[in-house]
Amino acid sequence: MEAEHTRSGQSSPQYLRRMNARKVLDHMWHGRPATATELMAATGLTRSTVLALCRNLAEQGWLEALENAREAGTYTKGRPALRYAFREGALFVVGVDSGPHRVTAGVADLRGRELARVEREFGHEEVGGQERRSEILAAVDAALEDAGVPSSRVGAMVIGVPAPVDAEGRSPDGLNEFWALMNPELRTLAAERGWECLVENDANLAAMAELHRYPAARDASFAALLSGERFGAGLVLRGEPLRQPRGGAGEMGLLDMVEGVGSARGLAARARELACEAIERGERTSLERRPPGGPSAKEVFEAADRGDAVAAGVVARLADVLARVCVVLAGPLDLDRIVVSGGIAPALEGVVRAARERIAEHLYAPWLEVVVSELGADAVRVGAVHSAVELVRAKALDEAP
Amino acid sequence: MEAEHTRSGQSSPQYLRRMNARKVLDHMWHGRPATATELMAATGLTRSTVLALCRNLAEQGWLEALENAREAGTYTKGRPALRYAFREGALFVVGVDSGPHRVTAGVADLRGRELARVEREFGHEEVGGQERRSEILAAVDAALEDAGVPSSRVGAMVIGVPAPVDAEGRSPDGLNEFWALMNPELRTLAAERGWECLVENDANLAAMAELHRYPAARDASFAALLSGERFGAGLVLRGEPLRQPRGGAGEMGLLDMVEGVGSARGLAARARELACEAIERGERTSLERRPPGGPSAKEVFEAADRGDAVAAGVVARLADVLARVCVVLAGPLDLDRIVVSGGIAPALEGVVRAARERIAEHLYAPWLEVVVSELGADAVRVGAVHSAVELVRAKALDEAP
DNA sequence: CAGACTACATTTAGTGCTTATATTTATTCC
DNA sequence: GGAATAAATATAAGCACTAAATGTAGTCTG
Repeated sequence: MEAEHTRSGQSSPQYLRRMNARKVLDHMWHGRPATATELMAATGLTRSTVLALCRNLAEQGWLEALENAREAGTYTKGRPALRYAFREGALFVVGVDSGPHRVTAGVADLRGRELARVEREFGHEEVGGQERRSEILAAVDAALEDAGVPSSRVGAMVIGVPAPVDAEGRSPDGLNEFWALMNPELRTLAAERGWECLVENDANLAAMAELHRYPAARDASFAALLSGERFGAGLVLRGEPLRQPRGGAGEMGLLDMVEGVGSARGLAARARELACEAIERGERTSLERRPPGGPSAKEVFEAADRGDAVAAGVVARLADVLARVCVVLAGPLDLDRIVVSGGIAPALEGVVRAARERIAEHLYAPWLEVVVSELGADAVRVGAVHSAVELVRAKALDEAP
Repeated sequence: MEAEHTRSGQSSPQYLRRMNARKVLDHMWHGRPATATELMAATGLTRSTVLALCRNLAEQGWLEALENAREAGTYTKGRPALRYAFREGALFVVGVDSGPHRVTAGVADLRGRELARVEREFGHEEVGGQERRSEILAAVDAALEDAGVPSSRVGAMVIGVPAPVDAEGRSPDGLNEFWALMNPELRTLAAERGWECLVENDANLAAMAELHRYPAARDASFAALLSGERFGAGLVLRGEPLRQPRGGAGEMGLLDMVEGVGSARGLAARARELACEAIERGERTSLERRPPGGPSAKEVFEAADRGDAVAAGVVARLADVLARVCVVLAGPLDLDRIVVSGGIAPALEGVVRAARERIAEHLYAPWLEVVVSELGADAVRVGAVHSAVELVRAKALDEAP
């Protein structure tokens, strides 16, 4: 008599069932409502199997059976097919962009469609950890209220911060206290609500957002480059976001050593700096130094568009910097694309256009696309939402909504 | 009556069988001969299942049943267990390092243990494509003869070349004719013999070799840095070799733009250069300019060890370069380790030691290990052998040996 | 040296998933 | 209202696994 093993690792027939259920659910998650016949084609399973899986998934609450059997179909004859649809409202997710000066929270359904969004500006410098935490919670609560989603139906929350984040959700302190300030143990924030919660680097989330934006280029390699105050990159290699245990992937400290770049300061910061310097040198320009600290980055770019020579010089200089940053990223990783993202991205069209031409001076990579993200300031939050959806999806079959 | 789908994608019960067979085979591939009881613990399957799988695998020729049932076991009582062992000699593989000046071919068993090795020096510059191909074949044939392995029992061949190699095994021409010269359609080389053949970048293969050398750090991230004539890196991220479709991963062209580095020239080339310059400046040194083109890199390093001041200066300069290269690689990828590899690696111990200390000036990464590969000039060939083993393993269950 | 004991192999039954085939059902077209 | 159609349901059979009983090759004990 052998008691022996009874656990049946992950190789039992039940494992097959789970795999097939995942296939069906994945197909429904992104697709339209589907009949068994369509799912048979998509999954390679038989009708009996598909129908059984759908019935199960519907019982668990992931799918719902539609009544209007034939309406959407292209056929008119024969018995009307059952149609199942993904229940995008089975659960909801929260995505948060927690920046240095403001926090934005979005509530979305399981397809990543945003139902509500709330932004809170801090209004003053030096925001402490406790204040940051409560501001985030306030924004999240307001967004949930707006969306009419009760706390109990939130499946996951993801928070983006401008700092490296390790596998446990912590940011390194010691070296750079700014980082610890940006991430005051945020991973514990959702514990009291009972939500799954993930803290993630903002550039990585921007990359997630771009990854979902171009589902066609499913296994391309690209970087989402946040370029406002400091350069930071989120890397996606062959369709897989690169997430290192220490969270240091995409850190651009090496720019200190790159000729013509010299530091990781971002394009917005440099635009202000260069404009100020030009003004101090007394060069003739329409830019004024009136606002405290000189003109804003956006004003510089607008002046360049109007034909201001000094501003145009600044843009040219920034294009050179951006080109070099792109070379540093795309060269050793053989990237397909660099998406310039972040709050000032919409103003960077001119800089990016000029940078494209300068890249060839340093790197042979005619395939490389350098583009401005269409997401602008939304990138991080949208990425957070999609990350949260992924989180729910990863454990979808373990627990019914 | 429904004919419907009959193909049964990859979700049938048979798929489970394959998965479990792979589990068993993978365990045996690296491990010692094992009894069913051991395999039960390793795979989580029941005795019946394990024994059935082993019988199958033995029939196919991958495993062999050992007679001496109890000898190796730690028990003395009870019925002696069946023991199965991996048949490392079921097939053999060929790994080739095809360098600019010489070609080395190795023949190994399925565990990657080398049975024979043949090296052929070209003896003259400007080796054409046809000559290179026939030299490779000659080396391979000689190595097979040495090992006593007939051509029919070769499962796969992998060739390493100092050039980027795309997914189809081609190297880019046009820009850099050196690359096309190094890889004259080598992927077609094994076709006539009926072997599986893969052409791969040499640094990537060096990385494969290191990956197999430290099986403990199974999902670490590191770079194998070839640093002789030109810098080139093979990247392994979270245990996965990074292989881009265009083959450009690890290309170090960006070094042109890095302060204090300036080009992708490697350490050996720089050592010779710097030594020559010092001699020309008339500095007092034990180095002589007699050999045509000045002292070799190795001579410079030996002189530094002897206390020659000029040579020591060269070493310090090289350490600075190496430190910067390490920072460029390790910074944005958050690497755990950089393995300095290639033919001159054994002579670089001093340079690496000095470089370690300089890295901290540019990058906070106390976890980063920079080490000299223990493989030296063997790295590429060893990596090629292991890649070939992987190739065989990937399709192990599709065809019996 | 017989018999108990042990640790394994083998056999047999049973479960869960799948496919394959036959049958029924809902609907449209004539 | 009856054929035609396309789908759902029902039933049978196959396969891979587990579970438990049974058989077996040794060692150990008296």
